[in-house]
Amino acid sequence: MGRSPCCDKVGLKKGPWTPEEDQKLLAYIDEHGHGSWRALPAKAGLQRCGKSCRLRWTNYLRPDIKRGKFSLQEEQIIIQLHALLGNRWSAIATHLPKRTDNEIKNYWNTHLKKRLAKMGIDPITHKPKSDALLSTDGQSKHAANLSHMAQWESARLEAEARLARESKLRSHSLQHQLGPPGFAPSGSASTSAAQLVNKTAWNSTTGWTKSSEGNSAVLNTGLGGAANLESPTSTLTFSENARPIMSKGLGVSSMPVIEFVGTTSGSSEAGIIKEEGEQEWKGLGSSTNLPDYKEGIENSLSFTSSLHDMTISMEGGWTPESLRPNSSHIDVANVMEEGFTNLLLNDSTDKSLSDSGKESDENSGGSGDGSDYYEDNKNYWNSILNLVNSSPSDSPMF
DNA sequence: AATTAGACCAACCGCACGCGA
DNA sequence: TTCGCGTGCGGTTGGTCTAAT
Repeated sequence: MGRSPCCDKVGLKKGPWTPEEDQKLLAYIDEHGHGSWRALPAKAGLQRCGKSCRLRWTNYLRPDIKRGKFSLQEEQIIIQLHALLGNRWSAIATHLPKRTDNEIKNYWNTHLKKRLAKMGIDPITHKPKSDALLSTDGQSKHAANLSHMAQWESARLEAEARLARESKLRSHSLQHQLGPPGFAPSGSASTSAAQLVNKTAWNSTTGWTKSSEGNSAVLNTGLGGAANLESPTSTLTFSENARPIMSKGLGVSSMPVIEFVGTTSGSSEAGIIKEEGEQEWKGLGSSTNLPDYKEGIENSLSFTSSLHDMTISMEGGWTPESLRPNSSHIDVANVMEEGFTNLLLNDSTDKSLSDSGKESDENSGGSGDGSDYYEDNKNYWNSILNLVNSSPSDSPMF
């Protein structure tokens, strides 16, 4: 099955778009929607291929795009999600309202990757580079667990992103029936998402529920949700003790289940991973920036909690207001104290180096037994999992 | 002021995948 | 089941801008 060219390239314009071309594309989509991208250029009177039009629209002309400098919170989200998903820019973009995957990708490559590298953190693995020197026994098991988690969540996120995109397309089509493009009517996205979910056999209950006690939240994702185990289910539970229990399976009972048990407070509560990972982070004290990294991770954890709460509170559909630049999703995030990202913004490696030792002692109580680094690691992944579970379907993007 | 190097980012390229005939 | 089409995605390129020399 060969790949057909997206269009006849003879006579078609390439390179930067002119304002006139932008205007034509905008006017056409405003009036007709994009429909088939391949057919669009001819109808719109553009000497471009459909692919080029689609890129121009999705990366630049779309009305719900926020341009300009990335906020600290956005940087933080990118870093955390990249730790989990890798270069899955579209999946990452579903968690960053109004940002395109291309923009995020560019920002990562030109800014964040360099900063992490400068801090001595491998931008690919998100681990201190000195980690590579550690023994591989327990670490490989732990890494394998995390890798499984990441892969599974990645797949889930992809599916959700796909559904969300389709949902957006559907709601966009709906808008052309109901009114001008740009903002989705409140609740329309979730409605169409549910339709799609049904269509693709995904359970439409995907999303957060919050216990009446208010101190725990459960995300049921997948086919059937928690109450219906006839199909694949992902359940993440966060309690007051921030003790996530994530079980994953692909079937009723015969499928393998990976359980992740951890805690963010008190090293006395040993989880499965802790036993294996107890020694993993030993010796990392030599890594100059880790204490700062730890501090940031802890802050990020509180941030993701805020994000999570905010996500819950905004269940029930998005309004045009929620799509505006000063909408609450950013305001809430801005409440977060500077921390993790601050450290990334710190250009002075020397400062981090000199500060890190002191903070390390303060934060760890001088134990220096390496368990702190285990906690760091765990907190880091917990925070990422928290972040991931602010479901894309709840994102203002959709 | 001129030149060079690096940073930034819009846009392109080609592969992968889903869907329908 | 196969094939072609349409589209999404991630990697890469190349033009422009800016800072350094």
